[in-house]
Amino acid sequence: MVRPERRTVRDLRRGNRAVLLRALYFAGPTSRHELTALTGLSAATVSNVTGDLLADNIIIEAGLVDSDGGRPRVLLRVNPTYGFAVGVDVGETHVRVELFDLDMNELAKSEFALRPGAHEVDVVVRHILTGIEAVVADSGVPPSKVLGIGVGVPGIVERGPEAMIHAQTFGWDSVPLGTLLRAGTPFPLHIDNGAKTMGQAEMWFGAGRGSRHAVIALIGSGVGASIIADGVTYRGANSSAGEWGHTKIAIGGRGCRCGGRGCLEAYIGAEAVLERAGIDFNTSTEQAAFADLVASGSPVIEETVEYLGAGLANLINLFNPERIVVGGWAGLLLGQHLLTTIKQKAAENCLTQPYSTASIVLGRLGPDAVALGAATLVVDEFLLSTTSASVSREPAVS
Amino acid sequence: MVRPERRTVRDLRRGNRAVLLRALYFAGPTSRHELTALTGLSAATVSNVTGDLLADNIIIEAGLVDSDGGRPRVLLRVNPTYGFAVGVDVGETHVRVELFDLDMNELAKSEFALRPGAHEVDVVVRHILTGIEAVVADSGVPPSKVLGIGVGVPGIVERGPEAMIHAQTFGWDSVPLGTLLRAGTPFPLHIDNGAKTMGQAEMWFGAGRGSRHAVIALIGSGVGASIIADGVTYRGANSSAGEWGHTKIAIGGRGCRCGGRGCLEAYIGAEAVLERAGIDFNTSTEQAAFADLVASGSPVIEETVEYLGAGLANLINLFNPERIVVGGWAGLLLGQHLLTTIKQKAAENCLTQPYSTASIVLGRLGPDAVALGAATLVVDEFLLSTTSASVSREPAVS
DNA sequence: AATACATAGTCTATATCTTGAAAAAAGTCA
DNA sequence: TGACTTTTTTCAAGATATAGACTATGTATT
Repeated sequence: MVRPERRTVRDLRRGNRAVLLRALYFAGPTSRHELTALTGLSAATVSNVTGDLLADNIIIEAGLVDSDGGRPRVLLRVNPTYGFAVGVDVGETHVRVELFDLDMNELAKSEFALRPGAHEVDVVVRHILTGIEAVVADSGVPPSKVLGIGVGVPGIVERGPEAMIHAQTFGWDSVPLGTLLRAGTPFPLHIDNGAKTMGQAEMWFGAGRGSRHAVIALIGSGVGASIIADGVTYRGANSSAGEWGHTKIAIGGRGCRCGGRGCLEAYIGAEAVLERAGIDFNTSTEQAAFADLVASGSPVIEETVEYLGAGLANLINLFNPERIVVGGWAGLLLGQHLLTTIKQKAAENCLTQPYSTASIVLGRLGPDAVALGAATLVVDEFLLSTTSASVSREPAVS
Repeated sequence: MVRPERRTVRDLRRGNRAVLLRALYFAGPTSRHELTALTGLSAATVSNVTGDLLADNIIIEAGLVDSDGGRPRVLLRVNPTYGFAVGVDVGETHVRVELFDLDMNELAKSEFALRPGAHEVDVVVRHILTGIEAVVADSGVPPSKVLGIGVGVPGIVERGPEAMIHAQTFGWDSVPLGTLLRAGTPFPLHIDNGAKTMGQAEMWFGAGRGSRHAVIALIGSGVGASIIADGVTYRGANSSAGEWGHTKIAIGGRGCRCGGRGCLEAYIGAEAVLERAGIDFNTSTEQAAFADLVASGSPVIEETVEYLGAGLANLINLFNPERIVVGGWAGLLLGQHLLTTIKQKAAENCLTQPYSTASIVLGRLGPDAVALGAATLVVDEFLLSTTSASVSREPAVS
């Protein structure tokens, strides 16, 4: 009930430092003057804090800009090579590892194919660990500058050092991925559900930018969602919030991969849609088969859009977002052909007021969004707490 | 993206003051010593801040307690008569106005019946305003000590001074209740959806106590929900979040009062259940008829429980709460007879992991919960910002 | 009764912090 | 060169939390 946040005068500086750094990160090259407006801090404080950050080499100067007949403004920006973040995407068909600088430029990449249906824990762990070593070596980044590793995985990820994972459709039941990975890598770890990391990527760099309340719907073979409440990924009590795919849209309806009946995923997940249409496929032909089906205008697709619209309407009614981002490869295929119809079906199934204030848009990031989003977990942590670095500052020489 | 919270040293004090006051409010009579543990503040700061609060008469001493052979502890508590809050419940059949002290003792009450289906705006507004005057007069509380008025109403309440209300089932479409009430009363106003105010009452004083992530389901003639995320009522972008009753549980299913089809409310709302069972009733006999039906073990009730279980499962999958509180008169009737079955149906329709960490319990507050919760809106605001009162403090005499 | 001990609460000195105002820096313009 | 403009830094003032010393107020023991 009580939430003690900032207590001492020093926490004040820590907080203001974080606020300023975050503003600088998202606003790009910016002058101290503009930062006063962006952060609400006084010019004096901005000067103090930026001074600290410059001394720590966390931010750097980035050129000058003329002012109308006065002293030119010095632009500041986050030092993109102050540190680096690794993002890992554990998917149904692959393990993908990428290394980014703080500007989220991809500096190295390593990918491993998974045999369909074969997601043995030790294989995946080995791929992740060798991938990390590979991208660090390939990029030439000194290990001391790697801020951490972000990992996006299917299923429910419990918070805590163990990072216990429950992923029925993936064949993982109570896998302590955090413990397993920590044994093989010295870097700080951040593990989260893949739909949530993709959601954060869309919020930071994609279709979600600028909104504080959003839902990112991830529709692929399976179905997930990431809920952004007041700018922050909503996790719930045990970090399993957002399991949209297994909400019931029909009592006693179609069977689902999760073992239940009537799940939304059983109607709009690509795998289920292809099954409903009676189309044979395997993992490698799934996307092409689905694309053909969508283009064909089959009645199965009509029905799928009806269910998708209702599913989105439920999200709008429950979460009242400003924006819904439809993502995932299947979601993008459906959206590219049928966004108008999807919106119409959503409107039919939604209360007027919340529907009218929500916009439904398509995701803008490609297939690397999960890994990118995983890396943003590391950056997010970095932006929050860069204070440890400045602990051993020496008194200024006068 | 940037959330500047505390900036200056003064904000620090304001924040710590609020933290301490809130701790004191919810922990009840407590010594300064215990408050250091509860708030994380140092003994010196607790002493300072409590000194301020005592001087402002916001808190008072409440007796002594022996310590094991040392100086006895002085117990402190919030001064229950420092201020008073009015709660208003606008329901389908009545307008209820109650006045509470800060301990939430009811000091006065005023109630007006509404003719079934007759919710003319001006009538309701007049009832509210005369009710406020009546409870203030009856209680003998000086108007200067009334901290504000909380109002719980059906439908969607937009934030902002107008407090525009959209309540299709109530016959209100874009009613600026805030503007209308402000013209007739000088007190600060807080207007919110009734399901949300009831939810806050259950969180503060009822079955929700102690949980940070919870959903309070309100099942009466209609169906609503209040979502508590991280201890705070989740409102979404435009404060309409939590419209659980109109989420779709069946594509193209039964017609609903909202004009849509397949809404959950059309299956578990008391009005809809009675209709499905083919029972004639009017507003005054509804509750009795529903109670009889529940007791009869009719197949309609079996079906209702099935839908209710699925609806709760959807909430658990999406929000991952620690606790679900089933409230509202119809919800309580169903729960009292059939809680085990409801839980079982929820389990069948929910992912294992989130279900296993969520407990489903019955609401513990009576019919006054909406008004009580509305009054807590006022108290909540009071606990956050009592600083204005202490602006004109004089320097202490030495 | 005097003394020792224990616990609660307050006071003081100190190190920080943010800020407004003044000063300095770094340009343009005439 | 000097007036002017705009950005950034410096400085003094005011406010805060904290550690640790100190005071207050009991019980237990001698």
